[in-house]
Amino acid sequence: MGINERKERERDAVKDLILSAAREIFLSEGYENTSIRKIATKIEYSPGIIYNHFKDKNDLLLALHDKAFECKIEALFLSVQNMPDPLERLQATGRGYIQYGIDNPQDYELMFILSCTMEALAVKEEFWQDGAMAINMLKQNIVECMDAGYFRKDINPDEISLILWSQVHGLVSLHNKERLNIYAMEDQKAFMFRSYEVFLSMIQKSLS
Amino acid sequence: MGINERKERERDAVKDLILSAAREIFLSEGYENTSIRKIATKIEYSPGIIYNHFKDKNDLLLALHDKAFECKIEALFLSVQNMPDPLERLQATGRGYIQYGIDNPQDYELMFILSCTMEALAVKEEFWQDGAMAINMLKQNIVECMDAGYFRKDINPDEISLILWSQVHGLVSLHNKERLNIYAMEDQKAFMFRSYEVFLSMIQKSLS
DNA sequence: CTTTGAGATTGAACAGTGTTCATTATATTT
DNA sequence: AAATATAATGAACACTGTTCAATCTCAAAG
Repeated sequence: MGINERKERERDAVKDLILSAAREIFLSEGYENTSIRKIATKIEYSPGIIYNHFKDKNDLLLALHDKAFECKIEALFLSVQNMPDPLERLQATGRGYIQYGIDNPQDYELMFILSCTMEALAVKEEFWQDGAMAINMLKQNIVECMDAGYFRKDINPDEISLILWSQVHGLVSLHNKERLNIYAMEDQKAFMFRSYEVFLSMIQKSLS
Repeated sequence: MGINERKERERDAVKDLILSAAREIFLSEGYENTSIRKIATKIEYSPGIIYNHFKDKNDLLLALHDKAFECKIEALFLSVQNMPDPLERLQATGRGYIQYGIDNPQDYELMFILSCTMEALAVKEEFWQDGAMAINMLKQNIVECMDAGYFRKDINPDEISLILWSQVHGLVSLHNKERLNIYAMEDQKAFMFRSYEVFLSMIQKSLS
């Protein structure tokens, strides 16, 4: 029964075509300007075809989210995984996170700011799979810092991970949404990174 | 020449009518569902009238932003202004900020997450006036903490203020965008506030 | 080899969107 | 009473997401 498999392959090919076209438009023209018709035109199909593969536009963006998460956040963790010192690794992860966030604002929006009303539990699970993995790696890193003597043993990795994540996410989203304009700084990026370094030293001091 | 003043008053009345109708729809139905026609219908005018008062929809949302900022963030600072202890005040400000952010997600989105492409410099200035005031109060509070002996004297209030702001903003926006779901917590709000308290104790310890 | 039927694909249609602008109504000044 | 200025209209334009009857394609059954 190779025919059904071929058909399924063809189906998936169209789905991938939709996704990559959507991603291209999303990255170059932003969320507001990513329309069903534009995607359809780009892949030379009729608009209706998209609804054979995705429930609605939100579902399509959600799929895009999954891909972005998988590709980028995982890559971030892998890029620092070979650092032997857990504290250095933790600090570098944050730096890389911020750098990625400000270098790829559209991607970042897709991953963290975009509202995705997630009713179906099934979708919910899948949606958070990669995110949960990332958080686990972060918590693992914190535990390693505890084991290595950098951090006290009575801290809660859950809480510390949220503090770390909130900090870098806060910095990136304030920066990307131009909210750092209220600081009359000549170089906002430098100011942001400087603040992050101060934050890191505070973390180190207060948790040791 | 009282006539021109009356006319201007009437003009402003219509503008206020538009703004309050827009705000009502925005708060109850969200950004996506706030349309020019809905606003016009609500105030019993034709859609075109809105463009006699605002350049476009973004401009209208921007005006809404100003109002929200003025009303709420200022109120937050005033509500804690009578606390004599600067450290307590600083901590309470953050708590109030988080509480307001999660109680009024639509308002919060308006203030901090909404993209407002701000080309005109004039708009830019006005836009950030209230925000700058809020940041100044925060920095002032930090300086008071330094003077009172809570914080070391060699810290930079700018950097510390950004760290504080990023932290609470990060917590609120991750919570409001349902990104805390990846923590399998029964009570996300409680987890968030707990983390904030840990953050506060870290601040206190590392800056003293 | 033709008929059947299931799935993929279409594109017109629906109800909505932001925005513009010639036209009309209203009220003030000459 | 006529001229003028401004407020307000609402039709029109070019879009949007979404649906769905109709069409097309092509493997399977008779």
